[in-house]
Amino acid sequence: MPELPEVETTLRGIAPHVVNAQLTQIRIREPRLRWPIPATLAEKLTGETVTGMTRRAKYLLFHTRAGTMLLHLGMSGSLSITPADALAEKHDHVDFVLDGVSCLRFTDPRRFGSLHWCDQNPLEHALLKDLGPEPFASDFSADYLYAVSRGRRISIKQHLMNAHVVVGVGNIYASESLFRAGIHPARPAGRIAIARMTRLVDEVRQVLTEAIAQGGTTLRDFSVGDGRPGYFQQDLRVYGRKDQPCHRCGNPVRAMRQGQRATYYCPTCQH
DNA sequence: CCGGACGCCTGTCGGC
DNA sequence: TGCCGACAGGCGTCCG
Repeated sequence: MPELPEVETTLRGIAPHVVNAQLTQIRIREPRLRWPIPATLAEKLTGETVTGMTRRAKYLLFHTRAGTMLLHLGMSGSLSITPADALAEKHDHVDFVLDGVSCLRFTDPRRFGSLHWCDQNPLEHALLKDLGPEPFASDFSADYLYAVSRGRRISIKQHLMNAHVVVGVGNIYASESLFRAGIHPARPAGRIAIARMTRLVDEVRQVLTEAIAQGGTTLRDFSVGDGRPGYFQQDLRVYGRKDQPCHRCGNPVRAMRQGQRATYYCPTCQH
């Protein structure tokens, strides 16, 4: 489900409720996620106070004195704040009771999400240590993207979605940024000139910035935690718009599949 | 090393 | 109405 804007929106919605709260109880109803929840997670976290919350790629990091919990929302995961005694519904897999009164609740129908524990520096965790740059960091530059694309025959869309290249860009925002940059999604990454990479880096940042400002994209049931949906779906230019007119040229938007994922593009405006 | 396919899950939707 | 396949915002792993 969530790409960087949705994870960032979740962070901003959840952090005010969680930071400085003590985790007085952890309830794990279903440990079988993408990876099993570590058996020691509850004992490590119980009694700890969350000192801060950050994001790296699509992971949320919950910092405590004892260590850091990593949380990934997968395709269908979401977080919400509820009363501590709220009845759990189907797919409400984990509760973190906050100061005994409220509750951070992890819900995930497809169970592609995951929870991890790090005693040491979380950035050294196996899942984080080899990730590419954050899209808003200065090391995600046109020169960098150009350099890591040389000799690569993979399509630029799949290249952009590779977290070893740049993190946070998933299926929606890859299509959207390539449309904005006027680059055909099937173009080999190694056959894009530096000037077009400059444009692409700009458009990736622009579309992510706009999406964050809108609270992310709500296609099905994504919400921030307080139940509010995101509104960026109103601003999508190609994603999900198969056969509808391109906003720039009026010709129908096309859909195709790349690496088992849907891609949307305008064959007139993108080359 | 690279690129492509697979599998992990459940829910929903469209076509017959 | 019911069934069945396709598809869904991710990503690690395996294979050639």
